[in-house]
Amino acid sequence: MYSSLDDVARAAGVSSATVSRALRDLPSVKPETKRRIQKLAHEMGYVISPSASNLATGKTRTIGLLTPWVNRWFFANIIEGAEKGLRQHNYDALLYTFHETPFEPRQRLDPQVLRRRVDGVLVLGLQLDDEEVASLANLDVPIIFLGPGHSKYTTVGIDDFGAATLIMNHLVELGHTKIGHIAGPDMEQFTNSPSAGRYRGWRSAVQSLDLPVDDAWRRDQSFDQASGMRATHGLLDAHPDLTAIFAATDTLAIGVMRALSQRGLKVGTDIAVAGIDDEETAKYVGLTTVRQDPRAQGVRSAQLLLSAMAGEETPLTDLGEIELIERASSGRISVRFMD
Amino acid sequence: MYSSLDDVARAAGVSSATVSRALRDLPSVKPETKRRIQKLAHEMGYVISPSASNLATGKTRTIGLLTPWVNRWFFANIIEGAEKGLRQHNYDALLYTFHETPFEPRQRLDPQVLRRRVDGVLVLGLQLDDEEVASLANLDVPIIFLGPGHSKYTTVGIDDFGAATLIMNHLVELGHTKIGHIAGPDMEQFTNSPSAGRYRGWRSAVQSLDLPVDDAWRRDQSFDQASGMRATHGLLDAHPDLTAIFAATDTLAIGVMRALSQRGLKVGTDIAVAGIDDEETAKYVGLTTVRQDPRAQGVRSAQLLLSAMAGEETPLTDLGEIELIERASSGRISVRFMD
DNA sequence: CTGTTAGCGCATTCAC
DNA sequence: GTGAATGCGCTAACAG
Repeated sequence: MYSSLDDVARAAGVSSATVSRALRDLPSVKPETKRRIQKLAHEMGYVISPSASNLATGKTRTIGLLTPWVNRWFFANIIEGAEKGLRQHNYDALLYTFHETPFEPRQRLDPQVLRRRVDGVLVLGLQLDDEEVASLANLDVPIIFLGPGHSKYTTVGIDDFGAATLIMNHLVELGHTKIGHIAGPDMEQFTNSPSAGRYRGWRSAVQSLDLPVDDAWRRDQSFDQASGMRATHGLLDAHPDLTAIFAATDTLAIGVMRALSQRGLKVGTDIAVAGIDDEETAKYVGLTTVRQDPRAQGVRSAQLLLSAMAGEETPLTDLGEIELIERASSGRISVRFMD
Repeated sequence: MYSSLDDVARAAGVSSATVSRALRDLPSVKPETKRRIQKLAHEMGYVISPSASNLATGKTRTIGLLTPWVNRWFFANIIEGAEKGLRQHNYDALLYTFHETPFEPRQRLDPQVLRRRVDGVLVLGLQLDDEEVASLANLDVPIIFLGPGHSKYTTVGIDDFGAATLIMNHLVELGHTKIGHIAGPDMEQFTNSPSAGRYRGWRSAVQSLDLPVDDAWRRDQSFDQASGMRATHGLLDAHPDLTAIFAATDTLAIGVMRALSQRGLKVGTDIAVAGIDDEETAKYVGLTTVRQDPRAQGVRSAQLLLSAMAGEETPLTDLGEIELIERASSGRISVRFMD
């Protein structure tokens, strides 16, 4: 069906071993012969059989992308970035999704399906427990985490504590002292989660204000708008005197804004709101936030994985850039729609 | 490193051929032996080598997912659906992205990279020209299209003309007669594109109103908010008397709403706006739209591909459900935020 | 610099 | 029902 190395070898009047060497551009082939073979192979439309190559070398040139969702801003972008970063180096990306809902736990990771199939694994925004990490490690291929990390493996992400601090400093500077927090999920089980880092940033800022640390000003939620709305109503029912709400993500923050609107409160005037992410919608609704670039993080995690597979040392953490974006929701700016 | 068929065979006291048969559950193995081997293989942690299996059978149990982006609502959801649909049948999904921008054309499809790597191809939301389709067909594996289709291949999608008609009927029912249209890209080259179908729906409705067909009431754009904004300003500068704007997608429609807001026009009161998609944000901004379910379309396209790979006939088109969702932007409902 | 040989791990004849 | 032999297409080790 397809032409094989042998076909090319026959046509070139050399052995298949030489063709193999020539096509891999090994230095041990006479330059002229090499060029001749490469040209011929191209003309014949020869394409290597990845399976045969893998069988012979043990290398698949494929990496596994493990992720809970693809239909969310953060995840879609890191996946896109990672795929791009891998493709550039001629690696294939195998996609594995593990749907999480607040109601039913996601399916557990079964690393068996990755066996002999990938040269490395990128764990994108997935919270794995120790047991899962251990079984992943059994695959004996490099692993890079993105987002919720692991203390023993290279983790790409942002300084979540720092991001929260940026927001809190901004709100405090505007005169706010009673600042509620809508936290993300997984804070109890995973102290390394972004949610936990952002929560600590909020808590630390509250403490430094010499205010009593009031965890009653906090609600834990999953990452969706509806959760943000629910949490806001609960929070304001209990503490109507809050003047600002810092949500762990923009999506939650937008839920907050909707809830405030339902209660007849004017965002940015009656009460300040801020999030983290700077996703597209943030600009539209005028949300103050901390910008991060998940696409760049995806590319970066791919690069680190390739390094690790090349046997190089990789740093334990790699933090992407963040930047405070001030918009109308925190009350400094009064126009609703900006560009 | 891993245990092989031979290892299991040795431990079971049978030949590797028998193990191979037993693990594939072929009927030609004595039931008792079969169970014994399956149990043993499981205990030994045996995992098949996909490459070796592929080399022997020619089947990769992998399909290629070709898509322009993953970081957009429609694409993220079809990818998620397709991956899920494939995983359920133990197929792997290989992700290939082809970034498109209005400025630089995307890289052309080079099907060579898919050679010997996939048993089938899902073309998700990608506009391929005839040459690309021809080279894809050379791979000699089944192909299913999702979104912009191809007249010779099974295409999953929605009735774009019908969706536009739903919107137009709704607007006309509300009394509108001067309805502008913000169309999507690729209408010229590809008459099979969703953009083209929606445009025809708009045009046909305009005609049936016995209005002069006025293509001056139309602007062609790429699928992003900024385009929608730009187009709106252009449209209203030229035709300030329009009372409604129908945008080809929600994202464009949201751009329209932003532009109207900039011009001091009140959406739903001064001017009606409608889109197509019903993405998450549509609810938040109160956008009237036609709901479609890209996730279900992704699952469906995976099912059809699996059928095709099994040698079954597949219908030329498979249309997903659509439904008109009336919200404040078309002026019927006056509250801004609903649930 | 190049060819020969052997083997990666499986599925498939063809015997028995 | 089961086993032995062969080949899928490539790379690696060893000669030369």
